[in-house]
Amino acid sequence: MDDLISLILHGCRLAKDLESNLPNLANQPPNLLSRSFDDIINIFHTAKERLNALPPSSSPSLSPSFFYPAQTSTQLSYHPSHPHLNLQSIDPTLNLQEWLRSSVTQAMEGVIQTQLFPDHKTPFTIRPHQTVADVQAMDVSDSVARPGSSSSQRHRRSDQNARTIRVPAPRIGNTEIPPEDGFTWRKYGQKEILHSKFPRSYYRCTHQKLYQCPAKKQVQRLDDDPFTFEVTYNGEHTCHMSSTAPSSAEITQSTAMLEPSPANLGTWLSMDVGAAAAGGSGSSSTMVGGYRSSGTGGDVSQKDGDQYMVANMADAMFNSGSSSNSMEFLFPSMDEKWKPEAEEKKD
DNA sequence: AATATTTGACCAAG
DNA sequence: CTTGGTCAAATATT
Repeated sequence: MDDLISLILHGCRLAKDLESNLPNLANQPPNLLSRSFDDIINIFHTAKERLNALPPSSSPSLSPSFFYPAQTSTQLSYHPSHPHLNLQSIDPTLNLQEWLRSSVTQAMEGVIQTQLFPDHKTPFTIRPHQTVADVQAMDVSDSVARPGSSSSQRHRRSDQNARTIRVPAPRIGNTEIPPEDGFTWRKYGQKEILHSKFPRSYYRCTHQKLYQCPAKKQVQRLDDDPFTFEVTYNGEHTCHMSSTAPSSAEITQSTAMLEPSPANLGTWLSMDVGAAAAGGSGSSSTMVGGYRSSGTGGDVSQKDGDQYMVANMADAMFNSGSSSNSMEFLFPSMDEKWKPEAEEKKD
């Protein structure tokens, strides 16, 4: 089982290598590039087959415990060196979907954001940095409801409905930019937190007004690992359900050709891959999944979801990503501006 | 002009 | 009282 993980991670690493070698590869014959793709695809393909080969009974165990064997981080040292897949920075209580979402998202973001659009701003109509994670089907619903809490409850501490994930920040580019997760957020506050070196930022959904979307999140860098953000989500997005759906829907569409996968991924992930575990926050429904970009099969049963997920992730990642035309605009501008970002500290 | 962020004040919970 | 979450005015960005 361990080698399966290793395999997957190895694939990821190759992808990462590819990412960093992109500039060089640009000057190389295209077949070199495609060879690289082959390698990666191969690995994921193998992983897929292994997954499929697993006895059905072991499928359920594919959940968190599968990826987080124990609290002992020793077992997690597959490829600790991988910048984007820093396992050690992963909260062991996270479930598979969240891990995948953050890792894959970040990986993709790394590629796209830093290689394609170093400036966080794109001359194209697509906006990858917004779509990569595109779907954030995480449940995070207020099962407890906050009905007409109109009055007294302006803020409550420690929300039990909150879900916290950790997502690695790209080392290149602006590390200050909080991880993009497909939704549009508006910052409404920032606060120094007592024992943290870094301030905590508070965001609410941009469409709060229009759609009464209650979703919120707070982002904070970890003390010991500034390259990791801790993101706590609160409240469920309702803004996607409107017929005039704002944000990520259309973005997803326009980006479909670039990476149909993360969108699909999200769809599957939303199906509660590891429902039972991770504190099983009950109502996971958010169904942002309506925004499947292209019809990669459409529905997958929950159980199979586990298995297809990886495979499809790989599939979509490299099938679409490697498609000829996308390489076109890969290299035009490629300055990597570092911004080490001085840390501030409070006494 | 509209929209987003910054930042100190405000307020509830502990 | 302290702390953290939010508000809202001022400011910045688009």
